[in-house]
Amino acid sequence: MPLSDAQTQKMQRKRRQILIAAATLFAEYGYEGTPVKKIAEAADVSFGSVFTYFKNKEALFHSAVTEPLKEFERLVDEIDPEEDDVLAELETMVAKHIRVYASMNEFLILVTRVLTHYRKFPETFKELDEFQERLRTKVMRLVEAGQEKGVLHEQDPENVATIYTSLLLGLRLNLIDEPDSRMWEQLVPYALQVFGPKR
Amino acid sequence: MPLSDAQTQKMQRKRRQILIAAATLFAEYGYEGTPVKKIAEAADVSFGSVFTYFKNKEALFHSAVTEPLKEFERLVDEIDPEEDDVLAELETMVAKHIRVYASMNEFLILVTRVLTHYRKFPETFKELDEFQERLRTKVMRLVEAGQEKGVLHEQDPENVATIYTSLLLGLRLNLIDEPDSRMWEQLVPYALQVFGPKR
Amino acid sequence: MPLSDAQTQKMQRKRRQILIAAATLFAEYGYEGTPVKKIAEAADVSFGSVFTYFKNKEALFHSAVTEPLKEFERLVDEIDPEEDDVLAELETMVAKHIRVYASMNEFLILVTRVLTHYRKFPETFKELDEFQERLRTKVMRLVEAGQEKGVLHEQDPENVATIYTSLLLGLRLNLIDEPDSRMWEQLVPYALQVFGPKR
Amino acid sequence: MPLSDAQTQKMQRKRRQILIAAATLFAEYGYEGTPVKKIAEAADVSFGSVFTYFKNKEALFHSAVTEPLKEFERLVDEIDPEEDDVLAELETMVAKHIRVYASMNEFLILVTRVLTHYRKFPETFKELDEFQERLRTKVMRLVEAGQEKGVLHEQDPENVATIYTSLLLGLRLNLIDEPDSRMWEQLVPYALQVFGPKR
DNA sequence: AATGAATGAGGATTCATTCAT
DNA sequence: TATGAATGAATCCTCATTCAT
Repeated sequence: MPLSDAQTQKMQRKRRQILIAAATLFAEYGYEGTPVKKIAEAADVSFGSVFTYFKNKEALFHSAVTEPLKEFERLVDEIDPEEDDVLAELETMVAKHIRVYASMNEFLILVTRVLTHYRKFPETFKELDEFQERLRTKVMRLVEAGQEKGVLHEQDPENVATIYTSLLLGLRLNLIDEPDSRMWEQLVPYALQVFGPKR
Repeated sequence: MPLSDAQTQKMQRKRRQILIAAATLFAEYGYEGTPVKKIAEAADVSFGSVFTYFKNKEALFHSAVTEPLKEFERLVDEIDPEEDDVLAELETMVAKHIRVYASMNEFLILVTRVLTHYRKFPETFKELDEFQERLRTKVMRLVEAGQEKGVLHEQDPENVATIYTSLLLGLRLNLIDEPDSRMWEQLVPYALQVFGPKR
Repeated sequence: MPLSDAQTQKMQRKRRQILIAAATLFAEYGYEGTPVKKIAEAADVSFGSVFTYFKNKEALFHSAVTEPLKEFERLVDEIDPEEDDVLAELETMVAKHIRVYASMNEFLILVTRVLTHYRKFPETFKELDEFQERLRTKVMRLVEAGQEKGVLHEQDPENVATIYTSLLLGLRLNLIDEPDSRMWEQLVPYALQVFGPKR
Repeated sequence: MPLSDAQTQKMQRKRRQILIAAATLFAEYGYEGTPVKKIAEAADVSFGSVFTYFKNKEALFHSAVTEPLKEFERLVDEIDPEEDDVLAELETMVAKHIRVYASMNEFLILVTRVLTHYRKFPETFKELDEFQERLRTKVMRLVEAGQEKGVLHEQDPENVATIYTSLLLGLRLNLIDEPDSRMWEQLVPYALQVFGPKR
């Protein structure tokens, strides 16, 4: 007997609730600092349910980190290295990234945890690393295009990409208790600078 | 009957052993992932001794993070905003910072943990924040000097400092499994760029 | 999905088992001298279960002392100060109290612990104190009635009540290793004497 | 090399300090609730010293309970069953006992602990029991004398003694937080009553 | 699928006692 | 004798996971 649509939807919703609660609590109290019981309460779901939706706590953490990642895939896709006006494309990209990173506080705390303890979360780390690689590659392409077009100073595009993605992550950590806000917006031109735009 | 010198020294050594073991394990397995028992073993010290040297696990963590900080104080002190050749001073500074950050992998993992969970480690966070503020201030001064001397493009020195320190931290996280090495050295000119040197 | 009746009953039984085991062991070995592990074993319950039924060891102690108290409430209720034959009522009461105190050895050891360390068990002490106050009040009423009817010598009823309840507790302590028995029965007339019956 | 007098005296004083501190803390926090470290601090003595004066914690407790007992020996000795005016002698005794018990709060808490857990402190219990037996015997003698002289009603002297000593202990427990005071004084005539004085 | 009780391994901390100085 | 560091057993409590209902 297949599940009715209503059933399936209800379950999907429950699963999402758990995931959201987990992400929030993991970010706030850390992985080990968050008992499954608390997640269940925050998600308004029975304790046992958490385990019917996720094999165990680790799997829940994995999903809490990797599923939101899909949403950010467009940050990669939307970069267009073919674009004629590379500088404009760069600026659009940086502005968008800054905005998104500013709003991703919670998520990036989880990411940081995975990065600093990649041996504890190898699967999760792998997915994050792949995402980051895709982003880096796209950024590199754009830098190459800019240099070919003569609007960017010559630099190793790979290093530029490394510097750029590091900067985004570092900002998020340094401004950890900064209200998501204007503070961030004004940093756009500074971040742009790492690409070596000719003035 | 005060303790003999030999006694005192032995104790200092023991304390240091515990601190080193703790830092290493905390970085590797995380705060909650590191049982005190393991720290004692790694430090070659009895379990109980950990508690004769540190009030509790949290105090041990605090010391493991803040005591090494003192060593890095010179990174701040050695910056000389009065230096005539600002560009040279900047380059020296960045090269040094890059080198040190590359070698501080373990320590910066702990720092990251404190930053992402500052509410759990408020005292520790405070000390880190103060250090960072001292560093930022010194950097700002140097940027101001450079701009006055006309060797740096005009930018808000505060933002430049934020960008710079964020970049250092972000690099450390992004290159987390990067062997401390040449990789880092070549990033110096890229990092320098955020200061807006006139070419 | 509420628990089935059978379930609920099983749980009630388990809880009671824990409580009984706890009371026995606390009396025998003292509060600190009784590990939770031992209680679990004596109650034939898993270690963890003790904590699903009681928040912590202290709460378990509190329940072990205060819940039996409810059973003794009738010792208070059954005193009838309106009774015409006050002397007979008094004798009945004393005989009953002596019998009950003789059989409450274990429980009164716990009570004694609370009394002697009321600062450590403030909540528990409060409940015991209230019970004792109810008992004292009822006894006072009875004494007043006896004095009005001229069958008891005039004395401050409050003091009489204090003396009487103290005597009961003191007997329990002094005869601590006395097999519950006839020994006690013969003390009834002696205890009666504190009420000042006219001969 | 025998110790100098000054030395011996100093040691005696230290020993006494420890004993006093121990008694106070044991009474306040219980045997298990009092770490040796705290006793040392309260006695203003080094931690190690406690163990040079007492074999272990249990021996310290034993001494803390039994040594003061010697002071109370005169309570027994001063009872004179040969005294002509038995009633006066009784009243003197009761008044003295009441006064002393009122002031022995701390000590009697320890006694109570031993009584309720005599299996844990068998040696200590034995000494207390013997003291109590001496007291009871003296009281019995006095009661017998009173009955022979016709000033006390006929009752089993042994039971009277039991009732009397129980009453004293019970009062101490019931009035545990009663400021040592007048409250107690007024109880004398009530306590006297258990001896069955002819009016 | 949903629930929450049952379980016991794991971990932080305390503390009596020992012992080197 | 005096001191206080060293030790590790003992204990409370938490919590992920299992499982019966």
